[in-house]
Amino acid sequence: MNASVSTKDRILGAAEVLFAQRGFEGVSLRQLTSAAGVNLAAVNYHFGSKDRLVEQVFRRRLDALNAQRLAALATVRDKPETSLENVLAAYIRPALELSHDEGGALFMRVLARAFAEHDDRLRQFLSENYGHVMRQFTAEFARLLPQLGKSELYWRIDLVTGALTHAMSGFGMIQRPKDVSEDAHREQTTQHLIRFAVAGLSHP
Amino acid sequence: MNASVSTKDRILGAAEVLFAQRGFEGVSLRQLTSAAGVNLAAVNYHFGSKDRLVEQVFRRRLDALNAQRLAALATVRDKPETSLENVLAAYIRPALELSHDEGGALFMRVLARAFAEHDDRLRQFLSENYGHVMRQFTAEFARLLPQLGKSELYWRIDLVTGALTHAMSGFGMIQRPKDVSEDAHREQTTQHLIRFAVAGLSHP
DNA sequence: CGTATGCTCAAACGATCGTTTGAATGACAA
DNA sequence: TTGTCATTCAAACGATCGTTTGAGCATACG
Repeated sequence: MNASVSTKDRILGAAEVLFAQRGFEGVSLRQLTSAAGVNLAAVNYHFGSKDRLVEQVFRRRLDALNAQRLAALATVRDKPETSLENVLAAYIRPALELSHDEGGALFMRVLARAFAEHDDRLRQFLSENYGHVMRQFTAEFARLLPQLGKSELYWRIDLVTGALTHAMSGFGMIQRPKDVSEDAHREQTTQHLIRFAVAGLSHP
Repeated sequence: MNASVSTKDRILGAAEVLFAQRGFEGVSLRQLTSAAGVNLAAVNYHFGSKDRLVEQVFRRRLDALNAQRLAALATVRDKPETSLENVLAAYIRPALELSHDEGGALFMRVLARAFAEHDDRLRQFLSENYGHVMRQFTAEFARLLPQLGKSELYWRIDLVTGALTHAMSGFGMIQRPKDVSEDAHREQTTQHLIRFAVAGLSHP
């Protein structure tokens, strides 16, 4: 183990930044290890291969994100009456809090890229490890929107997901005005996304 | 010139398919020329470089797509009263008709990937060549939604764009039932996207 | 016929890729 | 001190990348 920051964490941090900027295949291990200030062989020593490193980059963030989402959903569900707004907040708020972390915003871009790249191995990894989260939220949406047919509901969830992924990937994130605190801005953004999602899911 | 299909078009066709499946950097010129049934050197002979080939893949589809969008917008604008639905139809319908073409659906995936890859050269290319289209539509949206502030409008347009890009990239396109004709299904899909976009843009 | 011209082809170029190797290093236990 | 073990390092591995080359081939024109 190292004193300041371990080699492993330095690699993970640099990987997140560079992958977000240039994609997985766009970053060589030489560029990556050079940016992290570690030896070239360190990636294969600590992670086994570049692919396993990519997997770890996802795991580090998604484990925490989805645990928070499920916890928030459980809290909402325990209440006597559950509103669509609250369920959507349970889904959206943890993601925005993550993107507020240092490096977290970059990770959302990594995630958006991963969605756009129809890589089957990655899709399977996401489905195997985090598919149950989406299923729980979908079930709750179905309960709250009984007037929608199954295919109609899936359509709308898919479109909302696309909008949120797009927005949170930093592609269109609106700049925070100087006279608004960061917390207040994040709360505004959250409300914005939730209202959009409510409109998209429940429009007549 | 060749009798059946020119080498140039064979390369463009194969490039569209492979780029959609595996991205620009994920496809080597050897795989590409092999799939197209042409010699390895043909790409550099006919296009100059791989980057110029990528540019031509975009140009071939986007020139037609945006011309149709602008024509449809002009038609809508000439009418005595312009509705939000009609403007959105002018934007969405040409894209869905393109994705109905052979290879067109794949191209939408190429486009979605290109958006996710925050490649500055590509972004500049798109902005320089097709930015005026988005500006015309935005101006029309602003006229039809005067109650929205500028930043509010941009927010919503951005979210709608994300949803449409996501949907039309084939990520979530719902399968056509066997008892529905392809034309009817496309019309249903169009109506679906338009209604979602109307709700997302004009919700209170 | 001779010879341009447009195109295709196999082969090779140098560069860079992910990965592996084996020695050097340093911390800690016996 | 000596030996052990985890880690780091420079160097090299074979493979593959985009690109270039120069010969070969066909068609068209004087």
